[in-house]
Amino acid sequence: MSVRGGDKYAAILDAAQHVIARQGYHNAQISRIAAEAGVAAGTVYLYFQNKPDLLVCLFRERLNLLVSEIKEAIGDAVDPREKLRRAIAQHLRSLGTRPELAAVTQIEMRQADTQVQQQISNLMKGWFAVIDQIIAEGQASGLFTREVPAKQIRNLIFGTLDQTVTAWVMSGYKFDILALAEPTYRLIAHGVMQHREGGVGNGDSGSPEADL
Amino acid sequence: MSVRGGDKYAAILDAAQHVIARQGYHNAQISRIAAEAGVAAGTVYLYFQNKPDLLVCLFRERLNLLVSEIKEAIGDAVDPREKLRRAIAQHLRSLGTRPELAAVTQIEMRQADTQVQQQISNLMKGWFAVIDQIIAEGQASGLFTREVPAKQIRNLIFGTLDQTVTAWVMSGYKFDILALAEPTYRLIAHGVMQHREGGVGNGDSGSPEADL
Amino acid sequence: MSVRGGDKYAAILDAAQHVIARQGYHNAQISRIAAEAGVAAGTVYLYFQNKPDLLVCLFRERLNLLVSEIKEAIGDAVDPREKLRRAIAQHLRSLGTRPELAAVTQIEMRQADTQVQQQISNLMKGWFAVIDQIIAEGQASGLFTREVPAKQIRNLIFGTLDQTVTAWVMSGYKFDILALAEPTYRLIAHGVMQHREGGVGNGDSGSPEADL
Amino acid sequence: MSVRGGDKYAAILDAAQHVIARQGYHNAQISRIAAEAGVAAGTVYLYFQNKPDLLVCLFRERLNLLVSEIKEAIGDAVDPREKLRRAIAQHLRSLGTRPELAAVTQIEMRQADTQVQQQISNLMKGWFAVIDQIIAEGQASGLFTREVPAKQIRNLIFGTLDQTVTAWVMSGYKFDILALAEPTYRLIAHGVMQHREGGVGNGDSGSPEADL
DNA sequence: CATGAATGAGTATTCATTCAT
DNA sequence: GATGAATGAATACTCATTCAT
Repeated sequence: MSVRGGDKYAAILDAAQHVIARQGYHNAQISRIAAEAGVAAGTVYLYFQNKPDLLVCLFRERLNLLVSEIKEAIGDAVDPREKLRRAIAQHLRSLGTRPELAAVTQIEMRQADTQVQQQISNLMKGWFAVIDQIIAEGQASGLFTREVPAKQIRNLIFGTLDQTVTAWVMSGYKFDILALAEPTYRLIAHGVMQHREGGVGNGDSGSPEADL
Repeated sequence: MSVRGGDKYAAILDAAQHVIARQGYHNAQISRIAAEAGVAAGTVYLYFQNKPDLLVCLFRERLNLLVSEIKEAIGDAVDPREKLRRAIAQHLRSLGTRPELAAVTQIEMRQADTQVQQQISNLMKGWFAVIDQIIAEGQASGLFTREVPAKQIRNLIFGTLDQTVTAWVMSGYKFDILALAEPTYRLIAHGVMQHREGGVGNGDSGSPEADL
Repeated sequence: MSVRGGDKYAAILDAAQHVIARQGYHNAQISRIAAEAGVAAGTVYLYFQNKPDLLVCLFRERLNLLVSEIKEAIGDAVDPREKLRRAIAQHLRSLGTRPELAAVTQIEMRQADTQVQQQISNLMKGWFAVIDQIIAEGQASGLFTREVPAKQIRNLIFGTLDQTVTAWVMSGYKFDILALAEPTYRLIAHGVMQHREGGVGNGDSGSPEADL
Repeated sequence: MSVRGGDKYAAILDAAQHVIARQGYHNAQISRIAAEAGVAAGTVYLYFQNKPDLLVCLFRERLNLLVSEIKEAIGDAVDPREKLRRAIAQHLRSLGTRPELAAVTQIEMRQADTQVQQQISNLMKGWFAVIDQIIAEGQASGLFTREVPAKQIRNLIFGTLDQTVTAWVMSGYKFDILALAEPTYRLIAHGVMQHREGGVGNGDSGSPEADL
């Protein structure tokens, strides 16, 4: 089970995403997912232990994609501020260009029971590790504040991104989420308050570019 | 019928919170809630239309409590920075001193179906209105940045608080969430970046106190 | 209980008929009947033992009305043929001028459980007694056939009338049931076959008048 | 597993008839029917949409049987009088030799709700069509009276048969319903009145044989 | 007599999972 | 490996009836 070799494995996961997005989490029956994947209901159990396992596997696959895309986006950036900025932009891009996936991760899968939530929570550590690494570098280099625990910085970054994507999905994709990348970075980087470092002498306004 | 009038209304809501917190959302049967409240199962339907209605009412009552506590905490504060700081602190306090309620709102009730989620989502507008008012005042007075849409500022504030409380619940209440009030305010107010206005020479340290 | 004195007794029966006619038998709740009668639900149990008793009492009252109207219609008729003819006409008139009552007796009350049906069946004996008396007189006088058991003649008469009223109700009262009195009498009296009493000599066409 | 050679559809219908006849309509639970059929409760829903559907299917199957038996009994008869006589006899025979079925169709299934009644009512048209055809032929050939609307003749025939079978069931099958075939035919054919075609001389006419 | 809040028994239906083929 | 027919556990909700006031 859970042998990822066959193409049916991916087919079932794709079908699960489609069905969940269309029918909603509570109406996503195994039989419908199997039909959408073009296999018999029993076949699903040759690839996954049970329904929760299928859901967790789906989340893992998609999160791995997200994390790898973010890592690729960070690429050879060195400055932790630039890394953060690219991570934020890529998070919004990876989900903002996949509305169906966003609906599944932000809305539908949150209806899973506590047991699945726990496993999803564990999987999130892969994404958290990327953020935590950036934070650690930022704090080590003195660029990021050390007055606040790194974990809380992570809560700020992840919480903001998560809420942004959720709001986008619940709005019916009515606003341009990609355009929020820069403003969101600036908010996370410099906060809500008006940035008046202008007193330093250069007219630099605290825009993220000024950081780099 | 004394809808909302009698003490049974409150007793059932309290029982629902207890049962959901203990047994989990999907195992919170009406019969168990009724037993916990000391009434017959049928009595629940004298006070609530059906199970979803009971859950929505529970959320509404608790959210109203949260919002009123936050408004009271804001009290006579005038400076939007102080208002924001108090709102953040009270949000963490209201949930941080009620672990059972936090578990219900952050974890269990998110498993409700889309119909309930939609109603919960509407109720959240009451809490958003408080934040939005503070943001509007802050931007009007020039204290809050105008470079970012107000809605995105709201996403930052709410997303951060929501993620903070969720992380606290999922950690098993292992850290002191009340102690995060000030750091969280500072992060939201000034961002992740190192605040080096201190180099100017005045003791201004970028701490929130300095804002006021 | 079942003290017929008060006007509430009749009020509850009237309400029961209205509610059953409007909502259907299975939706005729005691609480609704009580509300319609302007009394509390508990009050119903001061006048009736239970719901089946209420239904049986309703049927009894209405059947008594029907039987007394038929007896009155028969009046001082002597010829059993005329009695039969008047009985048929009055049965159709009594129900045909009370569509709501017809709907209740022909359609809704038949959905009652077997126990109630048994009691209703017993009450029907009052109506059967009238028919049986006419049949007995008819057979005694040699006017009615003796080749067929009296009970089967009763089944013919009652079955035909019952089916006629039922068909009328189910059609939505779309035809003139009162106009069927004479044709129905002729059918019952002379049967389906073409009546060729012409052999008697007079051209009388076998209309019921010819019998008398 | 496979009961009755794997024909679970028929097994469930038979079980439904047994259970309804024994326990009464309102106590005929799906679980009991399934147990009687030797299948799991869920299996019923592989063959029927829901409980009302099961009941309607049961009625349809049995009515189809009745109608086909009547058509077969009519066979190659040409004279509409003979057709009518055979139809009457077969109706009484088909139900009179199946007391359990008669109890279900005459008593128990009439307790079904309006929705089911409506569908049953539609199915009855199959049986009515057979009668109506005979009536049409009889009137066309001048053998049946044209003074009465064909529909009312149908009400006479069906109402009499229905009431006869119902009375038989409610009597506890205490009389010989098969023996009523000829008398019932005579009643329907010639009516209640003494048949005085005796003008011919012998008074023993009026038997249905005389018609043919 | 009258009230009406409270009671609690009773059941159709879904769907994840299995296993004989 | 695939199939899909069969399984059976699990639960919200109604409403006739009661009884304290």
